[in-house]
Order: sequence, then structure tokens, then C-alpha cells
Amino acid sequence: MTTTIEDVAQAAGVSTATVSRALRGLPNVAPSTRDHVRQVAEALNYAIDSHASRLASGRSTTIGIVMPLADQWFYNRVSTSAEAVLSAGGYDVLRYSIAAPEEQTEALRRLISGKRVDGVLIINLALANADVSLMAEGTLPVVTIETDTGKFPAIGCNNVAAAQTATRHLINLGHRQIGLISGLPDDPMHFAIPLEREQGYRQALAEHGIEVRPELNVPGNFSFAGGAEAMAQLLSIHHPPTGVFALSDEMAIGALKTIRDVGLRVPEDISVIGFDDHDVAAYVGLTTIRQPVAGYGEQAARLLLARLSGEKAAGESRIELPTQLIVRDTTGPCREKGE
Amino acid sequence: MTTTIEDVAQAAGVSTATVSRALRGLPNVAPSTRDHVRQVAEALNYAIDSHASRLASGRSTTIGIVMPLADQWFYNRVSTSAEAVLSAGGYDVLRYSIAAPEEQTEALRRLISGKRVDGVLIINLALANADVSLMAEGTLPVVTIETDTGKFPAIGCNNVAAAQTATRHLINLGHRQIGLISGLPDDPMHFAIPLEREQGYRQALAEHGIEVRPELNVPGNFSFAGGAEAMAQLLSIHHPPTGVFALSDEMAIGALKTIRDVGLRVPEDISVIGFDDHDVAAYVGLTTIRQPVAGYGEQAARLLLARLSGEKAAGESRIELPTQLIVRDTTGPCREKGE
DNA sequence: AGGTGTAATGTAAGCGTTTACATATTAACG
DNA sequence: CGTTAATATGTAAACGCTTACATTACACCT
Repeated sequence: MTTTIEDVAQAAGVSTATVSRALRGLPNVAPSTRDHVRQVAEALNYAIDSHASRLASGRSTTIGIVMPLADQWFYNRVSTSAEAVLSAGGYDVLRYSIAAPEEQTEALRRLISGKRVDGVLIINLALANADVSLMAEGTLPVVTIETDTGKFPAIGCNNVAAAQTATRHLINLGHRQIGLISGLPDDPMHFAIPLEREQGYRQALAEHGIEVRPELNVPGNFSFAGGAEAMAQLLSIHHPPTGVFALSDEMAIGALKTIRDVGLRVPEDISVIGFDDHDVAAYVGLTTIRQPVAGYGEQAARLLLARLSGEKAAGESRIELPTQLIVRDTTGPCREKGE
Repeated sequence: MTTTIEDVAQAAGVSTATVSRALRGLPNVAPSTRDHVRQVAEALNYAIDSHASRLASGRSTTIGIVMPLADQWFYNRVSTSAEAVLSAGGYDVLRYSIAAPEEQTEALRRLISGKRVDGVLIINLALANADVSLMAEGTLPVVTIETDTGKFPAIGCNNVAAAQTATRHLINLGHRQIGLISGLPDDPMHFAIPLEREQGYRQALAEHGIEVRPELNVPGNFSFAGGAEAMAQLLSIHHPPTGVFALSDEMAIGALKTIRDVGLRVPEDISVIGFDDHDVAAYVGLTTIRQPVAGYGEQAARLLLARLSGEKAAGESRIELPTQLIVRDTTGPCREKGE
């Protein structure tokens, strides 16, 4: 026996229309009426049935966030910061963590065709054409983070340039044998970021005329363990690298452990640079490329909010936020004599 | 111009009732009809309007997770693991991150009285009596994690005993001056966990007849920075501790940095033990108390799912999952001669 | 005083499903 | 072959809101 707007209307001695208006603070309600209705509603512990409301009004004040499995620091940080601003803007958020490409299409379908939400935020997903056109055909606002579609506003950083900066840092320190701990090539989610950063790595090598040794590029899972394993492999090759660029701080920290476990010192024997500026990075002294992770979420959320409040789509197809090299203790001059 | 069930019905040449039944796989639909309807729906790119469905059926296949601000590792890990099993069970999840006690009541209200969800998962919140009775008066299934209400099933660990184990570990290594990096006493969210762990710490000291020095108990924010600051304070007191128990791994890692920054060694000069077994703990060699963080989320979610599928509430008022002392490299024998 | 504009409220028609109930169809049986 | 019981489908009434439109009540002009 839950309370309906009808109950409140009766108790307050007004019509349901007035209750609806009073509760939502619409104009053309006498202040005295509004206050009275609100008091009655409060006393009855009434809350608007969001589903009925959405059905009648077409608005659900809910936005959907679709992203890869959220147990990585990066994704959680991005989505959490987005959630915070969306929540402050009066929206609820429905989070879909995607573990496989099929789930992705399914989730999008439910969100969009199912009219579950008023807007969608996509974080780092490789969207199939079908997915994109599904979203593009409606009027539903969509904003993406690190996801290029050519159709929706995208927030991110310049991964190529940032990776180039990271690699150059190592080169400038005299390193010539530079290992790369990259993403898994056969990842079913087809993430674009690892590829972009790999490209930056190669460009930096190329501009300094450094030969690319394929065995120096070892794939890893984007996790502490992934980095540790990849590093073990790098250590096992013939001419191991004197500097290593890991595509995430988690991987870099994993690599650090492997290096130290075999008795090598950082940065004296091997330099390591990561990517992200993970919360913990400063505490383990990790040199890294900082990207404004929370900023992605906040900006994207604000953009979405603007769209939802009727702002016309401007031409900002892609917003690139700045990255920054943060030098700490895990990189240093190359001690090895040039060949 | 979105597709409705009516459109599908017409296109398939059946009634909306049949479409509804066919799409949901209900019995009493001829297999041929079912297949046909499904094909038509697929072709029309039709998806059930979840809000209309909820309004008519009373079920929303959505569950709400209410928890403190999600940018801490622990909360994200718990909620993410819960989300994974809920999602696999066919439920969507609405996440509410609470930053202040007022938001908490507000969120609960919206969720419960607003009939937004079919069930609620509460993570580590101090519930006011009003909150509890709001939830208790309905029939909505509620499961809690590290939140004691006496009304709903609760998942967690024995924080007192676990903290006792941590402290004893230090004591067994010969430490007598044991610092505690605890929670902020004036936290508006009134978290219970820090208090419980503090109690374990005190009990361990007491059972060994060790005097409690109040200046050895310094509050900190549950973060890397919070631990670092608290440690600085511990280092500044007259007789600094030779062993430190930080109530979270993040704080412990922050403490580690402060210790090393002043030129002290771990564990030779100071031992540090944390709590959680954070992902990164193994990679920085942190001794800690492991708690099954993902397990909390999974168990709670499963319990909720069971309730939702009509299982009667059993008597499991509180389920305590085991914790475990994980000794790594940050704790060692006390070098200081006894007084 | 009659007319007009504005503010406050009420009436009732949807919104897109689900589902109890009614009906039509088919199979099974004596 | 008539009767009965399933089985398959249709009809239409909710579900609890929002909102276009209608109505009422005033205050302000002229």
C-alpha cells in the first residue's frame, strides 16, 4: 500500500495536477499551496514514482554510463567523477560494465531503444558501426570519452603525443634500448588507446633514428600482474632494455616489482615510466605521464548536462585535455655504455 | 518516432498481449508465433520500454547500490563485484555515491518510496533509524555490507578480531610502541569500521599489558595522503612508534612514503602493517590483513538475487567472511632495546 | 459596472506496457 | 460425433504520473 499522488492530493485537498506542480516547483502554484502540499507529501512519506513519471513525461532523469569492466582504476575514476557531476545535476546513473563486445551491443540496445535513459556516456569502447548508427538515429544526447566515433563529442587526450613524450624522456636520458609494455593484441574489446600509444612510442624512436626491435615490445594485461609478467619477459631477452615505458601505471608498478625481485635497481639499472598518474604513483615515486582522469569524467558529464538542458550541439567534435610528464624517481640516466 | 509494442503487434499480425508474451518467453505461445514475433521485433529494432513495463508489472529489474563516495579502492571493488553478479542475473544497477549524510536519506527515499528499484544493496553506511524503518516497512529486499542494522542480512568481516591480529603481529615481533593510523573522529558519515578496528588494536595491547599512549593514535583520511600526513605526525612525537598499524592499505602506503622520505628504513627502523590487501599491496611488499573485498560484493549480490527470486529470508543476520594476515616485507622484528 | 488579462486550480486524456479475463481453436476421449 | 480440457490468442483495464486545455477567481482598467 504505497502512497500515490492521488493520496497526497486528497490529503491536501487539491487535485493531482496541483500536487504534481507543487512538488516539482513549477510556476503558477500559490506559494501557500505549494508549502502545504509539500508538507502533506512529506508527512505521507511520498516520493514520485520515477517510472510513471518517465512514462508520462518522456524524461527519466537518468543517464547511462557504458564502459569496460570497472575494476580498473582508470575506469572507476572516470566514471565516478562523471557520476558526481551528473548526480549534482539531478540525474541518476545507470552503470553498465562491459566485459565482452556482445554485451556492449546488448547494453546499448537496452539503454537506447528501451528509452531507459535521457543520455549516454560512453567510456573507452570500440563501437561497431551498428552501435553508432543505433545511437545516431535517435535524438538522445551521447558524449564519449576516449572513444572516437566521428559522430559524438569526444573527450580524451592526445595519446600519440603523450606516449611520444614518455619515450622521448627515456631517450633524453640516454636510453636506446627501450622496452614497451603494451596492450594485448588479441583483446576482443579492441581498445584503441594501446595502439595510439604504441604509435607514439614508435614515432619517438623513429625521430631519433633508433632501430625498432620487435622483441622489445611485449604485450601485457592492463594490471599490476600483467606488467610484472611482461617485465619478466623483457628481462629474459638477449639484450634487455635499459628503459621501459609501460602503458599504464599499474603495469609500470608491476614491472618495478619484477625488476627488484631479480636484484636489479631502479633507476640505476633500469628506468621505468608509466602512464596515468595513478593515485599511488606519487607514493611509489613512479615517473609517469599524468592525464586528467577525473577531468575526463567531469567534462563529459558537463557536456552531457548542457545538451540535456537544450544546448545546441556545437562543433566540438573532439576535446583534448592536456597531459604532463611527471618526473619522479624511477627514471634516470642510462648507465650502459653506448654500443 | 520510436517503435512500440503496438507497432510490432500490427507488423506481426497479432495482439499486443501476444507480443508481450512472446518476447518474454512466457508459456502458452505457439513456438511458430513466438519466433515470428521475435523476428519482427528484431527487424523493427524494438526494445521494451522499461519504464512502461515497470509501471504495468511492478518489477523494474533494477537494483540500487548505495554507498560512500566511490573513489576509494575498497568501495569500488565491492560495488563492481556486486554489479557483475547482479548484471549476470539480469538486473541493471543504479549507483548512488553518498558524500554527506543528508544525501544518504535523500537517496534512500528516492530509491525506496520512489519504487525505482526491486532491491537495495547498502555498502558501509551508518544508517539512521529513520532510514532503517523506511526500508523495513516495505517488502523491498535489502542486503547490507559492513553495515549493521539488526534488520537486514549483513555481510562483512570481524573487524575487531582482524585488527587484533594485525596488532598482535606487531607485538609478536617485539614492538611495544605501536602507532595507529585510524579514522577521522569527526567524520560526518560516522563510519563504524574504524571504531571497530581501533577496538581490536586496544584489545591486543591490553592482552599484552601494553600501556595505551593516546598520542600514538592519530586520525587520518582513508587515503594515501591521509596516511602520509598521519605518519608525519607520528614521527614528530616524543617517543615515536617502532611499529604502525594503518587501518587501510592506502594509508599504510602513504605512511611508508613519509617514513622513507625522512631517511628511515622499513622494516628495520619502523614496521608497517595495513588492512585490505589492496591490489597494489603485493607490489609494494606491504604486510597487511587481507579481507575478501570482492567476496563481499558477490555474496551480497547473490543473497539479494535469492531474495528477489522469492527465497524466504533465512536467519542469517550476519555473515562474517574470513580475514587473513599476509606477511610481506614491511614488518620485521623490533630493533629497539626494551626500556 | 462591464470587460480583460493573469494567476491558480481542476479535468481528463494519454504515456507503453502487463495481465486478468474472455474467447476461439484444437486435441482427446467415450 | 458431441463433450471436455487444454492451448493459443485477443480485449481491455489498470499502473501512477504529466500536461494540454478548460475553468474559476481576482485585480485592474476604462
